[in-house]
Amino acid sequence: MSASIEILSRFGFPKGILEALKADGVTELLEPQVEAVLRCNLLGEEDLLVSLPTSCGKTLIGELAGVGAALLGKRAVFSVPLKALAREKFELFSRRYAKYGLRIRLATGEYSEHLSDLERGDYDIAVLIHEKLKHLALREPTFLRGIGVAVVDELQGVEDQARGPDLEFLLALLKRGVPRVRRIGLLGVIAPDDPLIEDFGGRILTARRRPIDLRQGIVLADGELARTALEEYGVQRPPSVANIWVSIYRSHNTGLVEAEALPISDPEGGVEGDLLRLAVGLSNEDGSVLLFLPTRREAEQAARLLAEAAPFLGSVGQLPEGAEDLEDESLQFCLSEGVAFHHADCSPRSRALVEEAFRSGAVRILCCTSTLAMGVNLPARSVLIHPFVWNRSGQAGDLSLLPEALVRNMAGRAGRLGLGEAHGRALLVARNQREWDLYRRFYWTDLAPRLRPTLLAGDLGPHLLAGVALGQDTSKKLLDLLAGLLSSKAIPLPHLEQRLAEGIERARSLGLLEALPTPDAEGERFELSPLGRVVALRGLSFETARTFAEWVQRFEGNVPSDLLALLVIAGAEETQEWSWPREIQPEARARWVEQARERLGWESLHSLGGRWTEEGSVSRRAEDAAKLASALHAWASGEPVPRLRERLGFSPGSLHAVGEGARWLLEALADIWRRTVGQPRETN
DNA sequence: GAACCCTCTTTTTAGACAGCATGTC
DNA sequence: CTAAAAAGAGGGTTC
Repeated sequence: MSASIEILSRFGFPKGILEALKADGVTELLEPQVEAVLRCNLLGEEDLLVSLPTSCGKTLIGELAGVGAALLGKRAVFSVPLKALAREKFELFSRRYAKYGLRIRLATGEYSEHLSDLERGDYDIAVLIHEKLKHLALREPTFLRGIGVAVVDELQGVEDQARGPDLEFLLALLKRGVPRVRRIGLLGVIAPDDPLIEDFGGRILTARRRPIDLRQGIVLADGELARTALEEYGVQRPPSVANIWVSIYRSHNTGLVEAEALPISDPEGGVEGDLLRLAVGLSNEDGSVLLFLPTRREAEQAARLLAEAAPFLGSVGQLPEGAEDLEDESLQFCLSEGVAFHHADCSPRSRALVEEAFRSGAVRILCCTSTLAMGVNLPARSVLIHPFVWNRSGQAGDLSLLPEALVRNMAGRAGRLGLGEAHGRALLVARNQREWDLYRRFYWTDLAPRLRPTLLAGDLGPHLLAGVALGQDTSKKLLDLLAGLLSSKAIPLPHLEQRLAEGIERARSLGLLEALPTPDAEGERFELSPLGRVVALRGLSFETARTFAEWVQRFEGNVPSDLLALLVIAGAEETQEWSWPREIQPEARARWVEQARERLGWESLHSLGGRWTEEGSVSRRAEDAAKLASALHAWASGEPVPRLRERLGFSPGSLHAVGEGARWLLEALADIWRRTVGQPRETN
């Protein structure tokens, strides 16, 4: 049962703020939102887990909890996983609440103007990235003390192999805040017995129903297949007219399986390909279409094909505002025909423009990659998904269908609130029996699986040191911290104790941690060494810290060449997870090593240790490192991005990502240099 | 000799977070 | 549960 937002005035929300919400079109609270306010004590003290399907208004629940707390004079932080999301929330909050006197602040890796405000506690609502929040808490433990409520968005991120551990650590850290930091966790539907619920003290607000139903359909692009499938499900065939395909769908809200006819464009219409014809058909009939394609190239190409067939689409041929001076002519052409593409290689400006044009309806078909699966608010009437696979470049045999969770995120974009739509559609197109079987099995899952947190599956080391940095400086306190982790729930205590003991032992042997000579009742107390502090604050792996420190020692204060420093960081364990175009052919790989040898001499390479032992036989990792270092060096020396792409195969997106990662490692290296040798060293 | 077509082989393939230095009688 | 499409290379045919 929905209700007017006026009920919020009973909970201390002043008129001005309700007006601001109304001005944004928020006049009603949806059922789960009402429940949050009336039954879940949204402005109370206890942790609360909000587990709802997309489009149920989770975000507003978090927002109300934060704003409500801020109005009571407590500080609220919002933690989100993406910079674009943080920016969007910050702008929204500023627009709605700044004029009411709330101090809204933003801090991400690239935006640090409000950092000193945050450190001084000069804020009411702060929007942060998970990792940033963790770092602030680590660097200055008093930061946590000032926080009343922490709204942590997209908690399913704990499953992510690369970034999950930090999020998991953040959750455990907030739980141990003194005085208590109230945690509001937001995520999609989870299993009824998920350990996360226990972690939040059993206080969960959950619902299965979406305000706008979602039809999760599998389109059968083959007559014979459609016939047998309809028979199998005992569903009546929709009335047959020309140019339709049959979709067998499951209704999210009712769970029923039914069939519907979907319009596809005429084959004469100038658009080929199953997905494209369906996209055109749906957009003509029905409104906006979001088309998820596996690669950037396919997304761009699909958009161009659609734009070329635009007369058939019935577009108006008008460029959206602000698109006149776009540098990307291809995108400009598409936009003028009511079509667009969107992926990581698009400039931030193009992306923002395309997103706005899609929201406003100026773009009716948006061809994109998985960038749009998560993040900014961008609903569509229909979502078409090509649930295909790619493998991480250079590694064969790493194939899979798109993960179910990702497809669920994509599908969740379907169905727009407030436009009188009865339902949204998320569609996969099956062209044969195999795909039909596969898609059903993978994506028509009934129950959400339990989350699989990843912290304890990986390297515990940096997190132990982070614990010490937080003041959990005895074995007992560390064990408590560990036992509070999500991924500890399934692990027996003795096993945890053993992991802890091993971790401490390793940290001590590497000189990251020292035991103080004054043990207290809780046993040994630990202290971080300067190197250990770098590891804790930057989340560096022990192995990398050791390599960096040894290498710094070897130079005894003589500043090495840039290329050599880049080779050091390119060889770090952390780069293994980065995605960039590695060489496949052994000869090509060897060429990079040869090039590095020519420029630096074998003596220097040998100083890199381990993987560079013998001339003429270096490991594959070292060969990769040679290419990566060379690319980074060329980039830092100002070689233009298009040329790098042509010469080395780096797309702008991967170059940017690799560059960011390298900067992070270089700074860690410089930090180690400063703390151990003491001489400042410039980085580029 | 250029243009075109066909076939077989090779290559390529999504996204994106994190820092702030120091030391005191 | 393990792909598919595009680009490139090579060869043959037509004009």
